[in-house]
Amino acid sequence: MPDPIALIDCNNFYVSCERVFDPKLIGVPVVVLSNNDGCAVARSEEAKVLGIKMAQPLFQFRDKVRDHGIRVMSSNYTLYGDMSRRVVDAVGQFSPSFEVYSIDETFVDLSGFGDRYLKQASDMRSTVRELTGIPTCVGVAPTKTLAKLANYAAKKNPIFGGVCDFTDARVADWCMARIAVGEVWGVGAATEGKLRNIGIETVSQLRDLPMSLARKVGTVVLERIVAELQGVRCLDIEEVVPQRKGMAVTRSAGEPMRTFDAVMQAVTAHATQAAYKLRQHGLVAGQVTVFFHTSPFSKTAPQHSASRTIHLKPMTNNTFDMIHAASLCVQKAWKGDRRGNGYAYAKAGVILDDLIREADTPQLLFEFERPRDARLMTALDAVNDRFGKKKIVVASEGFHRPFEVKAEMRSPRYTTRISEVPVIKA
DNA sequence: TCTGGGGTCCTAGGACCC
DNA sequence: TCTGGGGTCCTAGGACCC
Repeated sequence: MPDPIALIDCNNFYVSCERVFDPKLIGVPVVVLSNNDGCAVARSEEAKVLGIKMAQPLFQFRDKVRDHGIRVMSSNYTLYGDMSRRVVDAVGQFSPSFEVYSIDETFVDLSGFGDRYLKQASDMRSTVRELTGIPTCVGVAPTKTLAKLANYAAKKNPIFGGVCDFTDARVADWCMARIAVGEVWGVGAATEGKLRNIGIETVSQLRDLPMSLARKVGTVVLERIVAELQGVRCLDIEEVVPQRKGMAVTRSAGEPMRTFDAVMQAVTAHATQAAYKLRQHGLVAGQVTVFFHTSPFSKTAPQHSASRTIHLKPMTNNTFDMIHAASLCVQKAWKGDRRGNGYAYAKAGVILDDLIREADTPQLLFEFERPRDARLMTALDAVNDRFGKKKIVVASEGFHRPFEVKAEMRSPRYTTRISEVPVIKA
């Protein structure tokens, strides 16, 4: 038997976080919205039963909210991030080797536990529940791709009691014959369509697909998926968090941006936020891309999408440098009359690439030190951290901010803001 | 008339993930 | 009227070099 891998995945994570601090949310339908209160990004089981889909826009299920008393909440990433850390701390007690794959999923290496690995997996699940209040499911299998699938089975089928073991071939075969191919990790809508065209409907069929055919339908990625489904390990548990390669700040605007100035204002705000994020991570960027586009959902409005990339020399995390570079991008990318070119832009963003640690910033031959800028950035961050974001902004960002994030139904930051910690009266 | 070939690097775009 | 945001990886094709 190959060394078992577990995937522990939190159930309806954001909803579960909210329920830990507000028990009135238990047993009723709950939906957590994306940034800007646009779409559903987490749903309780009760909300799923009512037919609310992942990423479904709020305006499409307003009637259900009214008719069924669905509790709708803005997302509270500060809370979820902190709860995630607590879950990982609990998981870490069960194996020295694990990989935090996303905010609500962790792969755990269960080799070295002999035949006690299943006990280990179910103890891990109950301990997370006990220490954090978060319910989870666990999938155990010889490869990551199979562990994801076992986890899916554990979530969908109550007979597994929250832990599904694919190291038992009978269980694995039974499930794989019944799970649709599109549920496999790495098989999205495009690949699913191609697979269905050649008659592949279930996971078992994909597992038994000849490698040459897998390569023809997809790429090396699909070959790797097929191998992993056969129990051949291609993906390792990566304990070290790799240096991130890019970073982005992008937003849909609250109201359409029709003029050059409106787009510039949003991009300035995003560039400011992006530079701040870089400094928080101790990084500098070598490249910045600015994009803005109209709403792809509008059937009638004329569509336009623009983007420009420029290199940052020297590499930087300075707010003023970033705004300057981003402005140049907007100027180059803007088409037509600046007072309005007939397009209603719905979204804009700033994407940073070529990230390296600030300490490793290469020195340019003729670069001169700018210590005052560095001190100014430190002071700017200190003021905004202490008194709240956007207390000091660069003037071009403006005061009327249609691109501002909406979060009208956000819960308190129970665990990270002293002023929002729950008070117990006894 | 016949008009190289092989290598690297970079970028844009697609696909996928949570 | 209102439709998320932030990531990664792979491939194809162009530019460039010798």
